[in-house]
Amino acid sequence: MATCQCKKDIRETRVARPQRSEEITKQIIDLIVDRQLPTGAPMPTELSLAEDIGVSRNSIREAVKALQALGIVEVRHGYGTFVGSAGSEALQTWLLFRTRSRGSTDAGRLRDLLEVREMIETELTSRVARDHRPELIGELQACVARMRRKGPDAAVADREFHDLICAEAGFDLARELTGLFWDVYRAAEGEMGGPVSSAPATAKRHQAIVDALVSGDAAAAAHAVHRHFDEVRKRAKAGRYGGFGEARPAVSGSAAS
Amino acid sequence: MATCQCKKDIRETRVARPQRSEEITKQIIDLIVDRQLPTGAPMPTELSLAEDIGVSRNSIREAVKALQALGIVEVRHGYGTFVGSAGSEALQTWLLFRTRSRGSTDAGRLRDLLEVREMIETELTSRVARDHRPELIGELQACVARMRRKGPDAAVADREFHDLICAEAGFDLARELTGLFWDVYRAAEGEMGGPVSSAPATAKRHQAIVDALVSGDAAAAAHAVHRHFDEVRKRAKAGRYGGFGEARPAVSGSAAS
DNA sequence: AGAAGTAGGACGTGGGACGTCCTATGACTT
DNA sequence: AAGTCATAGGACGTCCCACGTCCTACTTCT
Repeated sequence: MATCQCKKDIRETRVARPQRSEEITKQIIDLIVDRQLPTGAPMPTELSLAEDIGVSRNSIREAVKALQALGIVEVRHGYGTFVGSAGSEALQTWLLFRTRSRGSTDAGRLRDLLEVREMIETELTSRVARDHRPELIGELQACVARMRRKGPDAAVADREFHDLICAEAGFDLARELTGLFWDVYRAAEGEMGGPVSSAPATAKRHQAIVDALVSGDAAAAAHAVHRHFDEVRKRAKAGRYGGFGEARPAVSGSAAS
Repeated sequence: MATCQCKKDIRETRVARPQRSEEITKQIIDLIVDRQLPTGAPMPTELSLAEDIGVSRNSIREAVKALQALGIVEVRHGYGTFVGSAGSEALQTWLLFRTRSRGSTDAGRLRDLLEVREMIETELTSRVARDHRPELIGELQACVARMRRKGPDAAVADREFHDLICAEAGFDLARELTGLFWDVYRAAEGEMGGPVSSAPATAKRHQAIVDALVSGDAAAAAHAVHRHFDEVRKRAKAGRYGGFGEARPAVSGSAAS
């Protein structure tokens, strides 16, 4: 029916105390860590866990559900529960919700997402500019070429482009996070009805990044990335969802002398 | 008893198919989004949800548990379920697990954490250097002064220092992420038995950042942050847990010409 | 030996019961 | 009349048990 018939309000009093369920969750994690179970290793049965920990299967299941939501365990119906990889996919739900629930106004919901991506990718690209495999350039060029052709593949190429650079730097966490941000941005943008990108402009910005990488100039690379994000911001601003918040003017010439 | 008595292996075949439970989770999220329930708003009763969605309370509870793990809802025993803030605290479990389970070897488990923090804070500090409240400097100086005195408060001051800068930039997500990384790094470091920081050196590095902010030089600020992280890395390397992976030499002079 | 059938294990879902915790209401006291 | 205390009801927490579904591994048949 209605949300709630009682007089409850948004009062934030009395934070939730540590629950029994949380304790179970912790015990399960400790079990994984103590036994050094690698990703993919089979976990004890729900019934075993229930007996070992001394709670009902129901409680175990709820704890497992929480762990599953974080990607810490992976459950396969009829087969068993396994140690998960805790990959960034688990955070998609979290970040997507956060993105579309925060900021009651339409303005600037995606800004934060884009900013963090820009910060990470700027630094990452600078580092890659200093040191990378020679083959990387060719791979990036191929992506840019695909971007020039309109269609759904252009977006895929865009993602691959950024992922290639992030992967090159060798920091898994950074790579996964930028991928996550890309996916969530795309999802939120689509939901709010953002504008389609113009293929030529997008390809041009990416080409500039490749050129900077070829030259090996870290500052130029950072500059190119900033300009790429300026482009994205401009696109977003023109979208149906009212533009960004303009908390601070976007800086494009940061690392360029 | 043992982890599992059957012959299961690490086989990664057959990814888990979409579950009914996941569907329920999605419906609950949609309910929040559709009704535009703000953070802190009361959710329908578990029983109501069960009737509305047409499943048992058990299933609802499991879905809620998953949402709770992500901070999307907050449950208060005996009172009700409320819309959560999806704050970064929810990710602590995830990131901590990820940090201590990845990389079977001792070397370089914390590296990724530190690198991402460095990337975000470098960019953030650069921006703050260009534009910030005058009062910020005094607040930062106070933190540095507290850092000079040994004791548990030094660590608190350290965290506050970084949080002040991140908050100044105005990007909530970036701020929360760096805070999260700081907390997880600290927790993981403590667990592995890292070395204690030397108060004078730490304060000195932070002072350098403040000086750069005062001068308003973005490049100098970035440089100071890089040097600060070089210091942290050096400290970590000397710790009991075997040092980092050295995937790529740390770059300290990136934005400095 | 290879393929189909089968038994058992493990997770998924449902329903009910009872305990615990919290709040709001009303009675009582001052 | 105002404040305090007791109480009733609502809502979440935990548990038990049953049955369905899914998957694997073993057995059996060809």
